Amino acid sequence: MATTTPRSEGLRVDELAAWRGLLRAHALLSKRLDAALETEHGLALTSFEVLDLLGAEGEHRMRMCDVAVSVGLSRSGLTRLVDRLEREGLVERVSCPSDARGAFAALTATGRARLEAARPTHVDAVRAGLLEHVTPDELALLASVWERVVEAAPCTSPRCD
Amino acid sequence: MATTTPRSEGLRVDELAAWRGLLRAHALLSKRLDAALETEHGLALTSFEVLDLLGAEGEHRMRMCDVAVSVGLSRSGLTRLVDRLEREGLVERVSCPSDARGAFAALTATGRARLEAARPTHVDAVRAGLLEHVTPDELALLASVWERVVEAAPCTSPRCD
DNA sequence: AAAGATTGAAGATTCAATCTTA
DNA sequence: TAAGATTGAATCTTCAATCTTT
Repeated sequence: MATTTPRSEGLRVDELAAWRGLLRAHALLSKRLDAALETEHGLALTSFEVLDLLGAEGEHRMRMCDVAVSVGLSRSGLTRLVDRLEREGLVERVSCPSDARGAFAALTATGRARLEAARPTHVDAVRAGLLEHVTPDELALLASVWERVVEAAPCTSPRCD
Repeated sequence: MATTTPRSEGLRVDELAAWRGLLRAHALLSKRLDAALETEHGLALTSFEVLDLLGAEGEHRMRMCDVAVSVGLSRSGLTRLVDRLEREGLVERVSCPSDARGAFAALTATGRARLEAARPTHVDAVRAGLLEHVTPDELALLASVWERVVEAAPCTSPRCD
């Protein structure tokens, strides 16, 4: 019997291309961006993301727990990352007035300067790696797909198990 | 002056949504798939990918160097991963007749069985996490985008520096 | 008892250096 | 000299256990 929809390992080849492509493209782009930020500004991609996140907040600070979820690290993973960033003087811990268990990660002036210095590298790499290769329609579609995928996901953060 | 194209950190919000969505969706999907393979079959996602890659080869074996590139690991990273897989009896190293420097990673019978047992978990997770959320058109478009993105990338493998 | 955060121990990955063969 | 593969040291991340506060 003829196979009308060619399959490989239970997924059709076009399904496989969409999935494997996602893995490969992500690996490629994040490694390139990480390397560029590291060599040009001494920042790992995850570090940049934390600084960027804090920089976007009104008070330039955010609860540790929320940062962890936003950047996709475990609580302990974020503790260690903030340790490193604090050692470099880019971030500092501030105790939380309303809940003594909690702590804020707050961007320092040095951290803000480093963030701003690194932004162009970040923007250029994202443009060169992804944005330049997609049409406006495709761009909108990508965003829409991600929204559905992330929305549909059961929350995996430490908060909601 | 009015901002017609709202921006955040130099990228427009729609550009940012496409990029950040890629990061988030990848993190989400790969973590879920990894966890499912790990709990149900004792396989990390990377291990599954190596087994799957070998299983697709004619002789069920492939040069270490090529495996490393295909799964996006460094040479040393793959050396260690194959160490672990070999310890579990899923893969074995076979010396290369035509080039004594080289080695093959070869799927064992046990490895093949484990791979086949794990396939449904893999397929289900990819379907539930990604494929079910996209239309056929979008699926094709995703594959096309990945192709362009990966094609445009300067080769980052250990082979071509 | 539950939540936010940290710590110790262990795993996975990489870089630089090394070994063997081409 | 260069390429394939491995090793040692270091880094990043997580899990489980712990401490403090709610």
